[in-house]
Amino acid sequence: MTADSLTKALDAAEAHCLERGEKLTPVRKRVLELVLEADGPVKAYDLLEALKPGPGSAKPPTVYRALDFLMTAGLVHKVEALNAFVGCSHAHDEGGAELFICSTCGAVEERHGAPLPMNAPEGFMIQRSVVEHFGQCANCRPA
Amino acid sequence: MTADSLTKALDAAEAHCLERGEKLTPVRKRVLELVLEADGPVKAYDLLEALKPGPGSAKPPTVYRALDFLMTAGLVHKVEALNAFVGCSHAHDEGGAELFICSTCGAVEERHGAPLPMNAPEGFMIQRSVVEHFGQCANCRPA
DNA sequence: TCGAGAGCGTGATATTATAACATTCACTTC
DNA sequence: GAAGTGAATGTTATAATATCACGCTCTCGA
Ligand SMILES: [Zn+2]
Ligand SMILES: [Zn+2]
Ligand SMILES: [Zn+2]
Ligand SMILES: [Zn+2]
Repeated sequence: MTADSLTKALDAAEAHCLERGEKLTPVRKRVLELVLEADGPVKAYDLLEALKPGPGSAKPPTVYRALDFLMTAGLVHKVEALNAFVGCSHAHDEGGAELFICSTCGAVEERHGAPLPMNAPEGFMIQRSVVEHFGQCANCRPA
Repeated sequence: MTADSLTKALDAAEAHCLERGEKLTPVRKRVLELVLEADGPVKAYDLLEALKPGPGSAKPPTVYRALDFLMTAGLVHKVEALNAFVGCSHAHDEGGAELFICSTCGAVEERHGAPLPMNAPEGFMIQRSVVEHFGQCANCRPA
């Protein structure tokens, strides 16, 4: 992600939060920036490290609170199978994302558009779906 | 799960392992039994507690090793979003399961039959998929 | 002025998982 | 049978992930 598109994404995120009546505070914005800068899924404690050039500040709750906020706002997704987080450029409030994660280079592609399960149990009402595909992206795919 | 069907499942699991040239040792069998007995997803450290009526034995590696074995054998699935484990009565070596987990009663329904994503990125080769749906089962669904 | 609530700092702790090394045991081979 | 081998397990410690609980500081209006 270029510095320019990063700035744009952060501005868009800020606007998105305001629309929701919430504030993208400095800590939250910084965490989002770090997540977006990363080339792949990023761990909470790596964010924590990155956050504390400052002296005392930045303990686990700081980063987990920010991540919770960003996830609720639809700006960040958690990769459940990795305990890691990825940025979302779509800022969709609703609907889980479908993630394609390259195990080799770490690149993450995100798709939306409910891959509605044809085979849900009768009467099951889905509230949240976790869909994560792991494999090789086109670049890393063995010849 | 009835005591009878539990016994059958364990016997079937044992046969399944033998076919694969592996052994369902007492520890592994006991862990599988505990997972199958549970009405829903079960946590590793709950298994650990259940394992140690015995004096010293049963430390974390014991249960994690057993779970790794059982997952590789296709007898148990990990619910990534819960850090918990569910038994699988199908014993499918290949292909991830599609899980429907009731957030109210904890019941887990499993479906197979790859709902192949229509919208995978061009050239992406999927090796493993995590598909977990959370919501309300027919019984727990609000009127 | 003075709550009320959001956001955040801080210390402690809970939960989940693995590393590293020793021991046991079944099985093979000499 | 003695000795070697490898899988499984026991054991100790620690790493990695996540949350609780409490208090402080703002801002915003009543
Ligand atoms: Zn998204
Ligand atoms: Zn790749
Ligand atoms: Zn299964
Ligand atoms: Zn239910």
